[in-house]
Amino acid sequence: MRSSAKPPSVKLPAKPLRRTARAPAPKPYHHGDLRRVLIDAALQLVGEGGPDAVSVREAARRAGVSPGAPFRHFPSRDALMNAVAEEAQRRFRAEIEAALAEAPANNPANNPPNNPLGRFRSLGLAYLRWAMKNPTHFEIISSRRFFDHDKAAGVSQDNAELIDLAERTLAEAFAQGQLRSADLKQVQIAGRALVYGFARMNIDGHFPRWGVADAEGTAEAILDLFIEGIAKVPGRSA
Amino acid sequence: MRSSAKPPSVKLPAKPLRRTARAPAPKPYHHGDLRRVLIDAALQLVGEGGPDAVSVREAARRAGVSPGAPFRHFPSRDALMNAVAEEAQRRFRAEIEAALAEAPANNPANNPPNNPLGRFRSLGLAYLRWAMKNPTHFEIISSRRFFDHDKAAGVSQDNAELIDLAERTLAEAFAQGQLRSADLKQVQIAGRALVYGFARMNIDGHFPRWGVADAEGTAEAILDLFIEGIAKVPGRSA
DNA sequence: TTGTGAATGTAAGCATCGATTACACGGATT
DNA sequence: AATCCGTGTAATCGATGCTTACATTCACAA
Repeated sequence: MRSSAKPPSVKLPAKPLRRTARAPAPKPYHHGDLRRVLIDAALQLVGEGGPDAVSVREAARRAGVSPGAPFRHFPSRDALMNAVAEEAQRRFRAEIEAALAEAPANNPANNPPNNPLGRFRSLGLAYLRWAMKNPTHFEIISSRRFFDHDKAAGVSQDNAELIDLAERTLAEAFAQGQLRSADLKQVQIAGRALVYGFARMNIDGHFPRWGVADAEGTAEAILDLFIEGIAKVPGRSA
Repeated sequence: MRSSAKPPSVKLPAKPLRRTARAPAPKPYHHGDLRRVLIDAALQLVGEGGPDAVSVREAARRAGVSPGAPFRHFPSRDALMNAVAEEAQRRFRAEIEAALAEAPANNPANNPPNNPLGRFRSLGLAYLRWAMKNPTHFEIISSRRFFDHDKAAGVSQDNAELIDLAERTLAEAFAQGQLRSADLKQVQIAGRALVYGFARMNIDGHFPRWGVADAEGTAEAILDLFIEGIAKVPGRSA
């Protein structure tokens, strides 16, 4: 797995090759956008074998570049993983907000359409759906070990935005008298813990043989259980 | 950091050294109980720098043994980590059950002493306390990646016992009319997700600067929130 | 008691990895 | 056009997981 298709005599002191007819791109010395390509390669590696399967050398290999090149862009493997995690978190937030925007009104259980508690449910469901559809991406952004813990208190901006959104939605729900408890902070933490825990249990392998159907169905069920638990007038169902 | 205090000429064809007066144990060729010592060393390494900080060579070093020796007992690093995870899980279950046995009656919120729902709460609290007190141990047993996923469906026996305990307790609570929902499976999964999620969020660094007091207090608070949510007659508090 | 085989350790070596250093290239600024 | 500096290459280092060949010693049987 060492040298596959790279004849070691490509370096010519003069520059005689002029991109003659069929020469398939003379491989420019500078890559163009290596940093981006490295992050993408690393993300792909994460998707194939988890975060531990990411090696700087393999990323360089896939980018068609020498093993030392990545260190021009990332001072260490950890720095690369940091960038990878931030990119994944960016995509996560973008997709969550997109999912919320496109389906704001389909909250099957709660009473008026588009009410705060229903949106809270939708937020949790979008979170869970994304996490279960992108388990490896979710793994690197959930385990905070890949984030720089000196910068931004160890919590990325995109993550803080999502938490804010959840907090605001809960505040609205409380203002409309939908919540039983007045301690919004605790409700928010409990909700996060529930959703986060379910997602991680899936990823960590606590439900060995589940189809996506089981997972999605149970996700909705426990979400409803929780929402009913924090809502006022919790009876009505059964 | 290579050769520290081991003169390379210790092997004598004959055996002239007879354990004369001050020879501090002639370092027997066979270790005695290397397997156990390796697991302990690995556990210690996990406690120092997390699971990734465990290396077979370092464990061998701490056991005072050559770098290849561990492979007589574990065919691979993964096998060592597997044994480590099972040992940690064993201790986890033992301590949970001990904690439950010693304090069965102090359930502050629920009505009759030693009722099922109260015991369910105690179980969750013991779980959370242990996880927050032994974060690295909890990490290797929660992330199922260190368990052999061919054997026992990827779930260790000790873990299954704990789940059973939770399930039985919930069934008792339902039989006594303490639960609002009849779907015990979902209640159980939701409870597990909540507790698991909170523990992991702590470990994964989602609550950057918390004292143990904050963590324990919030743990109890969200536990109570959940219990009230699944209990019948949920009002009464505020 | 003695011999022998299996268990368990050592020594040496391979490939891979992260990381560093010296050097080569070439685009951008002047 | 000359130069500078960002970016890539080549070579190398130490550490790691793992394998192979050899050494030692324990346990059991004759």
